[in-house]
Amino acid sequence: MSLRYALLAILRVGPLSGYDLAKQFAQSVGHVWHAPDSQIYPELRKMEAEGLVEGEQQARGERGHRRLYHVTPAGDAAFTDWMAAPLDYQRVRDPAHLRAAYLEATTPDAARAFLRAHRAQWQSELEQWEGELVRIDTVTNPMLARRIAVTAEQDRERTIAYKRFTYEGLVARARIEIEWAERGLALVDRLSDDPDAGPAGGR
Amino acid sequence: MSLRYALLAILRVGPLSGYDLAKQFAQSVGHVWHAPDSQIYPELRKMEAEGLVEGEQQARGERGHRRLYHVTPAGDAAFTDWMAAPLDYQRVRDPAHLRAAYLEATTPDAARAFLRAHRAQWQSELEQWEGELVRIDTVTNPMLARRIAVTAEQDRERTIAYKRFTYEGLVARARIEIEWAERGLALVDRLSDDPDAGPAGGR
DNA sequence: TTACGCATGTAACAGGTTACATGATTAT
DNA sequence: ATAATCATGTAACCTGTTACATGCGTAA
Repeated sequence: MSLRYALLAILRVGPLSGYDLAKQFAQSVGHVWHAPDSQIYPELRKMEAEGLVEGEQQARGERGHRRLYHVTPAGDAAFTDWMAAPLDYQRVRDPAHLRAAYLEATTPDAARAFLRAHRAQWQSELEQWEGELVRIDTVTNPMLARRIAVTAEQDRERTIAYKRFTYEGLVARARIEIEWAERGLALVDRLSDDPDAGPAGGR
Repeated sequence: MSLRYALLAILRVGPLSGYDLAKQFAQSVGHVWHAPDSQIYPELRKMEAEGLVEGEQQARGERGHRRLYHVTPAGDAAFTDWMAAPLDYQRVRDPAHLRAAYLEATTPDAARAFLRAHRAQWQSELEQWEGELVRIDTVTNPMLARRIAVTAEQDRERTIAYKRFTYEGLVARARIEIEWAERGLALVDRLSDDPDAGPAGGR
């Protein structure tokens, strides 16, 4: 149910076509809320049916066309209402920790492969998010730059500060996951260490 | 797609009825993978149809009955295959960080309410998980005790060590989320501080 | 003329949520 | 008798995933 608010957040900066929205989405809010094009286009149509956005059909060449969406007052109200409403937290469903709880049921090699993949997964997220932090500080993220351009002078600091805060949180979480995977790898080594093989053994 | 493996993990310890499984589930693996009864019963039936478990109908009083499930060799193989297979990571969809990225669009009070709720949410998870850590150390979690009872002496250390490792990871993550919310609260205070009101102002 | 980027989707399916439905057994 | 707990589900809905489908515009 958050997708529409993620879309509204971007459209509030200025009207966009579904295509452009999807592109902007992927390089801004998509870092915290992924959505494929096949979900964005229908959602925009649904939002239009509910009066949150308005689409304006535009010609593009002879036969081509595109639909430019902008937020209606109702859409703006829906967004600010959502911002002020309590967030509904989903129940935990964490496949990585589920598997971790039963690592004794597999081989040390499989356990290591799982933990290395976990580390790689979060390392890759970490790099994305650290990249975003740099782009926030330098205001080189195109979405943020557009947003700052339409933001009153005295609100720019807050806008940037909350973006930074958000990505700092993501970065901290990624680091924790990486550390956890590394402690797991050390644990596998320790537990699979053949007691007869001496302190350097294990593989 | 992880639900069935969570169910298998529990059933591998010993046969259970859907009802007992659901109860045991909630107080063990349910801490990392939530599932309501209404999902567990049909999943067990599906797993039975696919030959992963076998259900044995038992009488209970005159008219009552219950179905006792146990894992088949195929179910055991499916579980160990899953343990050795790469985990598929879902794309990020994080409502809390989504909202955090746009906190400038709401009032300081709403921002604080959101951050306090976030802290409370993770505080509550943290308490659950820290409680589990204690129950792991004292082997007072009933599921773990049952598992340990059917585990060979030399594998008990590993079984317990991986459970501990799992919950340590969850605890670390909860702490990070709480710290993040607290830094957010400090940030809201700083940003909503009226520059004319002096260092103690802000509300 | 060919490939790449613009532009918009549909369809089938999987997985999870919420609310509801039903009845038996056992303890007080 | 009544309430708690045992016991097992169904149905409707929402969200998200995956794969596929279609055609136009423009630059090399």
